[in-house]
Amino acid sequence: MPITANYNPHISVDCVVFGFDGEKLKVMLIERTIDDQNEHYNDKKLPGSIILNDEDLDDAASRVLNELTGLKNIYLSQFKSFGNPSRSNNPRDILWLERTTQLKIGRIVTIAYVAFIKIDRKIVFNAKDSSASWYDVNEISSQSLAFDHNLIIKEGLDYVRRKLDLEPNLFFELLPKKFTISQLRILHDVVHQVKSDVRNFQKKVAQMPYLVMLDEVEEGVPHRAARLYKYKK
Amino acid sequence: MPITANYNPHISVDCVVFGFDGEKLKVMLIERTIDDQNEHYNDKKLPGSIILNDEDLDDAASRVLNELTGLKNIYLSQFKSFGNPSRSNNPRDILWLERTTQLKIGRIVTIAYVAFIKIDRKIVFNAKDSSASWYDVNEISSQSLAFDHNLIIKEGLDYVRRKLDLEPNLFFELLPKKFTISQLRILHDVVHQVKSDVRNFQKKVAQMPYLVMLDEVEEGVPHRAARLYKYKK
DNA sequence: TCTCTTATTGTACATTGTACAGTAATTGTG
DNA sequence: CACAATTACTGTACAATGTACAATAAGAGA
Repeated sequence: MPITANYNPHISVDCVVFGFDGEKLKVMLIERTIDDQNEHYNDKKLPGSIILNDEDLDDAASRVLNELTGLKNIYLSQFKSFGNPSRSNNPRDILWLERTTQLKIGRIVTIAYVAFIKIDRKIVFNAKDSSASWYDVNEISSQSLAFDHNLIIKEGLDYVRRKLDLEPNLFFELLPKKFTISQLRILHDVVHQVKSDVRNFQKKVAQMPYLVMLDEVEEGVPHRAARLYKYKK
Repeated sequence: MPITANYNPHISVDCVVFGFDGEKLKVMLIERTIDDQNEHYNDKKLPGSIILNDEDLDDAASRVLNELTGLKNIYLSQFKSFGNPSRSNNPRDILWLERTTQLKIGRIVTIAYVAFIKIDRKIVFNAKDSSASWYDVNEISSQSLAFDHNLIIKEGLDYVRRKLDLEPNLFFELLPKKFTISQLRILHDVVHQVKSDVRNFQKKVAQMPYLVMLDEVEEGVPHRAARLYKYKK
């Protein structure tokens, strides 16, 4: 975050970035460390940033993800704003903000986004003082994150469940370019917290016109290989 | 809007307030007038306000509606934030803001809410320099509203259509306490832009456990009176 | 060749959605 | 008071969709 830029210290964006590793749904968190004379801590937070003075909200979210991962064209959807007056009251969070932004910070309202990343896209972490990693969505609730980020993740997860129910096409934002029906089913089941019947699931996807069967099968599995499919709009 | 209060001039809330008059879906707009030496205009805007420094977003939206209508307990749901840097660039809007708030105004990000009001609740308009009225949702697109309020209404309408599809209980926030199945059906049809079959609709609502038939019929109609129902959680 | 693991496929039934029209109740009018 | 006008109210047949359920096929590895 270059200090020369012209930031608006009243408004931020935060991204709940989802990935799927074939088994579990993951969320990307950033390790945050501060060593001060009195304070010394190490915890995690969502990728986010205060916005630039002349920047649209969606652009700010794209910028955050691009600065973090080097990627462009990431699926992003704004889902809710969080503005509880006490959400940025924690002295740790204030200290960290003033350190990293070199601005005097008061109340901040944050606009929260969900993002989907195909977990096989290669990510270039170029933020120097922070490292990002994937965490199981179910493990996160046991950690205490910065600001109100536990709440934001919880509501982001609720949002994607509703969203993916209405727009199943978005599942393909979380799968590799070539995938098996099993992968799609496992992702579906993890998101909707159900256990689908294999045959009924096949029947259902068979009538998705945008799902095209390839002349390839998966490789490197110690059993019968499954057919690969791709998504075509 | 008392000038003594401590406002945050960077963040506002705006409410798209819906009502149903038995035939059409309505949105509440406020008449805005300014007479300046050079400027002289008269247009409309959504109910809204910049937030107080120590106020939660939902509370700010409730406050706006209470100040406007005298009502409490209005159904409210945050649906999207609007932060295009040029949304508050119109000189009219800036002039109007600085007049009404007596603050220097720069960029404002607004958090938008939808609200539902039973149109038979009696509204006490106590804002002195503004008058509010109901307008047909379909007529609004032909008017040029303040800020980006045309866009906000359009997205608010999209949102309520999705929302009411997922949570049909919310229809009852728009109907009087006692209503007929026809009223419910007409509202449903207006919202979802369909024409339901009367018998199939009756069949569907018959299995809503929270819909209770009363021992009363409507009055003052020049034909067979329909049975009244109420909503019970 | 045999075992192990996962892929692939169909049928019967239940539930839900949809198309469709005639009779009942009440008001107002001649 | 008979009649017209208006809206309320109700059921059936068919289509589409969702759900329960298990045996065989393919390939890897020993």
